[in-house]
Amino acid sequence: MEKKPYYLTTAIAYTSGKPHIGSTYEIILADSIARYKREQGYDVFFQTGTDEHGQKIELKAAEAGITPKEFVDNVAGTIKNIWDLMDTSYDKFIRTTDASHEKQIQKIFKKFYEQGDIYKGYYEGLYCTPCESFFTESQLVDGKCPDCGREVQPAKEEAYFFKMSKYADRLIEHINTHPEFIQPVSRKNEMMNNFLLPGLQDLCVSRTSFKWGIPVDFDEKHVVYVWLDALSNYITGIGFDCDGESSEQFKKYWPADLHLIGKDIIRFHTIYWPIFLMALGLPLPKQIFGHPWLLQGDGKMSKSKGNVIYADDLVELFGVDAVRYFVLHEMPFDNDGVITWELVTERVNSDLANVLGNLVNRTISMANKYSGGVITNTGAEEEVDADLKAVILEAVKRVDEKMENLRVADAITEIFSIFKRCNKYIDETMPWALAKDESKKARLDTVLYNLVEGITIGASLLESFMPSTSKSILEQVNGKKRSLEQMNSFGLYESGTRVTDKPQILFARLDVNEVLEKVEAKRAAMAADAPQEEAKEEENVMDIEAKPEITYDDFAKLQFQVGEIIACEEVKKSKKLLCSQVKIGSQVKQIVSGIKAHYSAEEMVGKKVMVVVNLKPAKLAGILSEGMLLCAEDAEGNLSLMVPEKEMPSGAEIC
RNA sequence: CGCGGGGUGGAGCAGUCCGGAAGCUCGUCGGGCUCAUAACCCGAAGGCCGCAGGUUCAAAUCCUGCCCCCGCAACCA
Repeated sequence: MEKKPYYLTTAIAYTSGKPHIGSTYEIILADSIARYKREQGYDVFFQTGTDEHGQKIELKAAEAGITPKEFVDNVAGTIKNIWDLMDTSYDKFIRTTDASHEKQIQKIFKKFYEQGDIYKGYYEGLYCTPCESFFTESQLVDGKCPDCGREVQPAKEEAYFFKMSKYADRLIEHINTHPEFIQPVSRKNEMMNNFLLPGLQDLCVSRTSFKWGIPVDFDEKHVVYVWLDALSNYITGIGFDCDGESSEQFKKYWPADLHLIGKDIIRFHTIYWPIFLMALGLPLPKQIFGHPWLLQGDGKMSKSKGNVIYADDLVELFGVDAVRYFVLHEMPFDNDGVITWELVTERVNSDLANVLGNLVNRTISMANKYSGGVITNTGAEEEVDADLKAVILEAVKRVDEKMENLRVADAITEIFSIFKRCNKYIDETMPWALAKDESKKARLDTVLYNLVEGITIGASLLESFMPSTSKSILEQVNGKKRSLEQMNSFGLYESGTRVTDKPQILFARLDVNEVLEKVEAKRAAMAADAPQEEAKEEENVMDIEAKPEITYDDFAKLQFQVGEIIACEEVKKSKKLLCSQVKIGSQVKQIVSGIKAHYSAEEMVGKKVMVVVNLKPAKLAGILSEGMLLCAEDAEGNLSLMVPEKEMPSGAEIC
């Protein structure tokens, strides 16, 4: 019988830097599903990869002084290494800089253009020349550029647009008739209410403001918009050809069974991607699952907070399978999960070391001590055995149900219910007591047999989630890995098999404080490296984007004066703003500044600072601001007020 | 009135769609056991289910109002 195909993908990772454990969660989740589907007998194709184009990468590469290609080669390598480190079983790692992908994107773009789905138009908006950015009316602050505060001009930039509206009705119809299409369902309403029902805007699908992208082959000024480029990886990766020469592989696997993505990009996958596919005349993927995020204890992970947790650091401390177990088990279905070093330690100790590891260890020890390591089913059953078997066989079914609904965390909990039940069984049967009575030898053997059988089933189920632990347990009990079909009966472990006489500790218990110390030591080591880099940066001076040259007259238009802050308070309902009363000569101006994160209202008072006095007043968070306090800003966004080096009277001109 | 998520025993969460004895994991306390990684098993304490109203025989769950937290957006003149 031919195996049924199952195609699943992760989102491709953006190559802007090393992925943290939150991003790594997705590939682990996908891997557990892929492995389970293989267990179920599907012919699985599991694709992941990297999204490598875009302005951000162009900029980062420039900062690093290397070409964009060199930059993404580096990062893609790092990402692939982490994916491999996590023991993920992807079949293909696609990169959007792969020549075959780029070629197809050009063809797809052209096809859309030729069939009238893409038209050339103008991106109209208000343009800020120094910032090289377009803004809409609503983005402007007091009619000026939200980034730099300068005047903006109405401008047009040539761009290609995709006629989203043409396909909107078909998409709405599809979503309504396929309730399983968007998962979890709560996301479906969000998409419908916010984007589809109000009417879809045509999407700008090309850019001229940067070069690092796939060129539009019939109009070289343009590069293809990143999302059209990135989303298409799901078909180009398995051999889609726009001219009808698609590979056998493509014919076999498309449409995808599951796109696994983060909840932040559901919109692109449930609206734009299906519409692109419609325009290509291809069937839509069967399901899109937007998983929640894994958050650090005190909020979302970010480099600037310095609280980033990386997969490889976790692996170093806990091991691959412990990390896999944690992220898979700790993530709720549609709520964000939390990760901290303490929580990981707790899970490793209580679930992996105590429940699982100790069970395997004590069972094997007893087998060696009481039966020479030989596991024999003597058929000396007693009543308590029935419940053990029932619980185990029931758990197998439950795991299946949970996986069917992508409830991976719950599936793992079900597996562990097997191990917990086995531990309880040991207390119920008390093998050490049986061992003291020669007449109970047969019963003792059966008890040990039942335990080893239970462990074998549990370990086999574990394969999708903790592959090397599964393997290690099976090796220690010398059991054959059970397939899912073989799990509807209890007692397939071959009687008379000998277990290992040297049981290995699967997971050692960890001391939380020691873990935290190691983390701290690691942080310190990193910090020791970091200052060197910073020192270098300081020596070399920070480079910022050069602005156009100005004339002296331009400069002379600016009026700077020393101002004394005589009062300052926090602006309520704003996270960043402080409102200062600044005495400049005999007048007092009210100035609002975004420096709350760096200065408290109290410490502002009394400072003499550098003020731009003749800036047109503007409203910030509803409060009038009549000037600007000047600050220096470093690469991390730290601010330092500019103050006169010697004592100067309030109102002194700075020139 | 920007959008969204959330407030359930000490901690982390499930339960909320489709009202019907408040549940899970960890921690704490007491007990059991000794095969095992001070692990395992049993039991207990601990909760006005954010607040205030309303609907109902019955509300964590439905309705109304409010408070607080967290993301995003906005805002860094």
